[in-house]
Amino acid sequence: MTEKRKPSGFLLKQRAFLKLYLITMTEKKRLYGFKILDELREEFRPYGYRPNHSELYKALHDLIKDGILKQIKRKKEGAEFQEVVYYQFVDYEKAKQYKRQLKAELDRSKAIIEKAIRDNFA
Amino acid sequence: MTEKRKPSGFLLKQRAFLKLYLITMTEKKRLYGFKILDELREEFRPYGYRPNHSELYKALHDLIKDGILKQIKRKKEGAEFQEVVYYQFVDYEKAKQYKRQLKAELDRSKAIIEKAIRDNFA
DNA sequence: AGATGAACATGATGTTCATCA
DNA sequence: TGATGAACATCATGTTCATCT
Repeated sequence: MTEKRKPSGFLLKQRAFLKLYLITMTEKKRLYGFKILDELREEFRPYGYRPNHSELYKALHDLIKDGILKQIKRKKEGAEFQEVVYYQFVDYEKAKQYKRQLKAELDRSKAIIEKAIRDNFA
Repeated sequence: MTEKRKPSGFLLKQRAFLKLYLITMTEKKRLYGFKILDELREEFRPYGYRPNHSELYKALHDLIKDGILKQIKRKKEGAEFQEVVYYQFVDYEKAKQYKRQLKAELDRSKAIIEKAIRDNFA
């Protein structure tokens, strides 16, 4: 019981991919969940990738549990008066470390895919 | 009920990846499941990817259900007398069509990963 | 031990429901 | 309607068990 199973090491998971973007987006500008989702969907539309809202919030909550981000509830910027949830770093070193880790994962995944293209479509 | 859910369109799945390799390996030489698994593990060891046996067999069975491959039980080549399961094409056109489809998936996945590298590690 | 396969268990992800402004 | 979140459902994948040589 509670044997943790080990992944086979195929491509990186969507969750991790989203967490990476969330960190980078938090570095760049103040955004809240729904807006981030919008941007990502827009950006990845040409790639046929459309993340769903739940997965994004789970990624966000993961980062909080990881001790990397924290929430800040604020009135939405602009004319409206709705509260939304912004994020900022709790531990930026940890964030950078996570990014480094993800860089390795991305490189690894890329290498696997390129190998597959070579092997199967030489 | 039986609402089929649609994937978000993130990276290609391991199952499809293995099916692609199985087709290509069947084109190249006569092999049986366990041997294929061995080869793949060997090839992907440097990439940290180690497929497990069940997933490989499921991929094989999928290709049979798809009408692309069929099984041929034979004595193992060499000095031994154990029966193993070799594969050959039932419908090679279909196989090539599947490969074309997977090529598109690989290209798409590669593009997503490259974009992520650009966006997060500029 | 090598080989194939199914059953089972868990992890990853998608859909739906609830709530609030 | 936009926004957040949890509950729920299902799919993808990994581990174990059964069987045979």
